[in-house]
Amino acid sequence: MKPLPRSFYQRDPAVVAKDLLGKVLVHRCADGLTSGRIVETEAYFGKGDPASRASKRRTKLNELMWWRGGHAFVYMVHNSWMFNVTADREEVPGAVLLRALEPLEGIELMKFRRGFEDEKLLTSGPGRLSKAMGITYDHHKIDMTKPGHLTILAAGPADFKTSRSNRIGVSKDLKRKLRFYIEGNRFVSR
DNA sequence: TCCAGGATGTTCT
DNA sequence: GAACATCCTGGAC
Repeated sequence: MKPLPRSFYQRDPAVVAKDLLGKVLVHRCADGLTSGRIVETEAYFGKGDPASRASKRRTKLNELMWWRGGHAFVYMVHNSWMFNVTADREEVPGAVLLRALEPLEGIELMKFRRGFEDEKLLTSGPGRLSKAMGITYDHHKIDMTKPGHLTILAAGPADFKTSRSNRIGVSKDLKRKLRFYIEGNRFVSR
């Protein structure tokens, strides 16, 4: 399996969010290797999207939203790291939030990092999956299209049904349904 | 140096 | 399903 190419990410965030379902997030570090199948995502846009970091003016904090697709965008909220991948072309703000994974490899390491034994609770939430995968602000700005410590790999054919809903936890959402998840998967956060 | 913000998690009922 | 604990970052001053 190879890392997803730049062209995959340089599309509309909603399309990228939908197509990321079923792909495999891999993180290699000194502690070991962890990986998981992506089962839940959300798309964020720029201007006109009140829930997006990029709806306000460009700052050091949110500038990744304007970068070309394929970079890791990490943000701290309520004591939890949010892991996003930038989408769309350079100067067009967009990102996809990873909300839930199905653990594949390094499950023992995930349990250790989370302090939990229950597999369902390891990665079913944006803050939870970051902690289980060992993702922190250190990974901010990483180019995920290059082979390295943190990448997303293409996977086999999509043998699942995709469903969508409104985004979760945002104070002001758009009318569009921008949350995508694999229907019936037990690791989806809600 | 201070302070508000914020796309959550956990626990309790 | 609701309450509340928790904390890093950057912008404001």
